[in-house]
Amino acid sequence: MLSAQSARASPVQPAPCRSCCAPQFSICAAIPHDELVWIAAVAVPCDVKEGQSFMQEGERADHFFNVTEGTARLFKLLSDGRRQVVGFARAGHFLGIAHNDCYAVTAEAVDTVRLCRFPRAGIHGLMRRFPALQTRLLQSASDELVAAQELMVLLGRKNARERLASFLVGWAAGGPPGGPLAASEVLHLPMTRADIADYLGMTVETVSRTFARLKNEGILALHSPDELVVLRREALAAAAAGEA
Amino acid sequence: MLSAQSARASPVQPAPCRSCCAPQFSICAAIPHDELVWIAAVAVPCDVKEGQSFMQEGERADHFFNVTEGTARLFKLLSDGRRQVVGFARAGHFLGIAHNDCYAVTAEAVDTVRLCRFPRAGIHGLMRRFPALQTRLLQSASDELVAAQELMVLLGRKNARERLASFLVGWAAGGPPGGPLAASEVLHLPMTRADIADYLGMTVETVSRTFARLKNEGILALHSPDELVVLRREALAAAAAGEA
DNA sequence: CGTTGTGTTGATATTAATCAACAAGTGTGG
DNA sequence: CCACACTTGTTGATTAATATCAACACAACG
Repeated sequence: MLSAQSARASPVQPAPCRSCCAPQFSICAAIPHDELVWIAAVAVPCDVKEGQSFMQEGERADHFFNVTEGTARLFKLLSDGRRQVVGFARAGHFLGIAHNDCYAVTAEAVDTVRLCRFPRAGIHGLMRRFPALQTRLLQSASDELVAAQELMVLLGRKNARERLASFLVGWAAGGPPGGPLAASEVLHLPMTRADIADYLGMTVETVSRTFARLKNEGILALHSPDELVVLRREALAAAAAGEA
Repeated sequence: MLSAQSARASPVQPAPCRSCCAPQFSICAAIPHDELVWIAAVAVPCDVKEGQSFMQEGERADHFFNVTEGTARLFKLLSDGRRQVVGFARAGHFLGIAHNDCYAVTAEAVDTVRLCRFPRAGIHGLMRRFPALQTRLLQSASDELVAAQELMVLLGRKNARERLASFLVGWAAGGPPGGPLAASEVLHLPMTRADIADYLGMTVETVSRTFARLKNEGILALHSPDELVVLRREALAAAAAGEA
């Protein structure tokens, strides 16, 4: 759909990384059309299979990534194996924020992930030539920071029900990237209960019980572990905000 | 000391916001010397008294801020009053990240805070002219994001003792901005127990008890609520990492 | 000299973690 | 095609960590 859209907009583009250009975050959108050739030369589209990681916490940060399809989990580990999922990356998500030239988190494919990889090295020169690109990156980093702050509120101050409700609301909102909430209330959750638990700072058991509770309250219907229907959207939003 | 340093480097500078230029984050460092006049024209140094807020969550984001002295708490509130402190800003800290042109968090002075305020409006033109400035901002946003991710691990996966130890280690490290850990292990905590509790996702009682515990373990000595000595730095670091 | 705000400590309650059993789905090899 | 193991998710019983409720100490301040 996205590639169809850009194809429609300009059918004779130099076909650089058509597969890489997700609508909002993509670096391509910030670069003049004929300069995309540079990207074409260095961008490498990749497919990452379920469970495979393509970015490791602490590893030398040589590349940026732009997710174009699928879902990745981003997490950090403690030495004893405790895990905190700091976010899920879907189509359009830009990855590669680094600290001291090393990735700050590990990224692993939840399902089959398609992404576009390009070297950090060239990006600085490109940023100098196209400040719009840097603006885009700054925007992306700011958005992520805001999301991180919301997650902190969730982790520090919300109870199990509020956490799960918040997660579902956020996941639903992030569905069609940037677009309004889908008319249909059907949600597909590609990640496991363990992923959700590690994202929300809970255990799998509590996640499972909390799903059951929201179901008993008539707010959700669970078709299968990874397919659910939001029956009462307002009630879910209220639960997320802690108003119930 | 810092202003003395820059004064030494160029004693005849146009005296723009000498008070505003903290070493690492400051936007000034990214701008050619004689262009600082622009900053001089629009930068407003402010003093914010204890308890006063200078940035409100949800308010229109018209300014950036650069803390030069003192400590500010950054927090978000839930509708029922629950509070999550997402960070403390000290000298050098850059503030003003926005979401949809509104501030994402509230900033309040913990003690007397001195800061430099400048309009967002002009900054975009300035960024176009000086990409180094934008690089600086991007760097700042990235650093904050990494810090946010560490806090998520703390909030989602650490116990009370690990949380408090992590906080103290981080606070000590942030002491002399960018510099190595202070030789002295004396820490000054300008914020209240409630601030610490809301930062670590705990209650004041648990914070107090956990301080007492670290004291009983011979890791800390508490002179007064806001003055303590780290007696066994390695033990504190071990506690922070969850290795005990 | 009382009043108020902040911090500490004690007793009890509550949420969510842990431990445990089991159900359902998936893939493998006989 | 059917045991079989293995993974994932669910539910139940119990425990443990932290929140809550309550009392009090102490300093700052009018």
